[in-house]
Amino acid sequence: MPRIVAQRSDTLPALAEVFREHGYEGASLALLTKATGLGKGSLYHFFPGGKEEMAAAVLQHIDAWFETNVFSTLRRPDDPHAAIAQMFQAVEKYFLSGRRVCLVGAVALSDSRDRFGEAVRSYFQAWIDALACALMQSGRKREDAFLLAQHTVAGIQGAIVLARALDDTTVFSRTLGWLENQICQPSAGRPACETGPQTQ
Amino acid sequence: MPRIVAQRSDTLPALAEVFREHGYEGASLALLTKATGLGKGSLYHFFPGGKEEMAAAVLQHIDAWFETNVFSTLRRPDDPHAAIAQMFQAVEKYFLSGRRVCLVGAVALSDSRDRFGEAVRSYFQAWIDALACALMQSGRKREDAFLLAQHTVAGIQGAIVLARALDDTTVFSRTLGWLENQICQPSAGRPACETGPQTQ
DNA sequence: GTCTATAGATCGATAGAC
DNA sequence: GTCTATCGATCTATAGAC
Repeated sequence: MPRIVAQRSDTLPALAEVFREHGYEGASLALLTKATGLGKGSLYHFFPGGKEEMAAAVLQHIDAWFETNVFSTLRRPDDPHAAIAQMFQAVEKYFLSGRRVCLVGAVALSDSRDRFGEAVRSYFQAWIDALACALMQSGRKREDAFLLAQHTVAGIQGAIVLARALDDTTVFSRTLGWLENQICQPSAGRPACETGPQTQ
Repeated sequence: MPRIVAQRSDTLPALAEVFREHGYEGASLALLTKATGLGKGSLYHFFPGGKEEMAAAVLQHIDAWFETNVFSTLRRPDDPHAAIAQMFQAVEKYFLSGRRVCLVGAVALSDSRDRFGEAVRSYFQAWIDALACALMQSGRKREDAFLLAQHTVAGIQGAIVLARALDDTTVFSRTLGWLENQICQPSAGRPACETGPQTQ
């Protein structure tokens, strides 16, 4: 295995894969050194804060990827319908049809959530805001847009859980198709599901 | 703290809380003994298989709770609409409006999924099957019922992720309300979202 | 910068007294 | 059946050679 590690950012994809596969707690330094091909000393040179700094850098790296490849497109006014379709395509690819975990979502479920609380919160908030922006551009009312965006992002996260639980990638694709179909339904006919809540 | 631990099953609620809060890897024996009020020796007396047997017992305990309190009601032909409403109420309560994690879902996202693969799979499959059963009783076609059930269970899991990520319990209640509203919409008007998929 | 060696703490699991 | 004491393994992190 070639070692083309000249700077800190070169290690991030490998580190990210380890955190995704084993979670924050399960990602031992043994696994992290193996994945990067670097010794502990080298890793600590790049990340003086140790594992926590590695995970924080990985989360930021992921956030930046989504900002560039998904969120910014959603916020662009051009063609909201196309932007949403592109989001679903990007998500399908990125999460490998549900085989690949969403690290941010996994952290949210774990007890390391508090450690990375702000990074986790802002990632999902940015996603919801960007999607709501596209939905408003496509003619939805502000409140409806935010509710639908929240529901859609939740649905994507749930699709990953379910696809992994059932070990069935078609569950992921099917749920994404469902969500996209819901979003693209013109709000004509039904008022986008009334207002919604009051569960209790 | 009183120690009313006469049998193995008495420890399960405390063990479950630790696994939920810290995940499988993060649940150390120190935490497990502290939560149960038992020494390591006592815990190993009840669970000779160690931590893995504890987690397996907890997963089965959770599955049994849902079978009794949710799934069986959904499968009963009485009043499907009421059974579904009862499911959403039970879920809202059980997951403490999203503050409490779904251990089975968290395991599905972690690398311990393979260790408990069958327990995880059967839990979600039973949930989907039971919900689909109620939906068919309420007049949905078989295929539509299963798709809607799958989508709803995924939505609930995603709602937990999002509620914890945003640290906002209203997100959970709102998404559950949305899902319930969708389910209760008579399939009249729109054909329950066509067929769905073909994302790619 | 990158490595090896190792410290110091904690891990899961076991043994044996009572 | 429950406890304390302790095992060997593994963990994160650091030190020092090169």
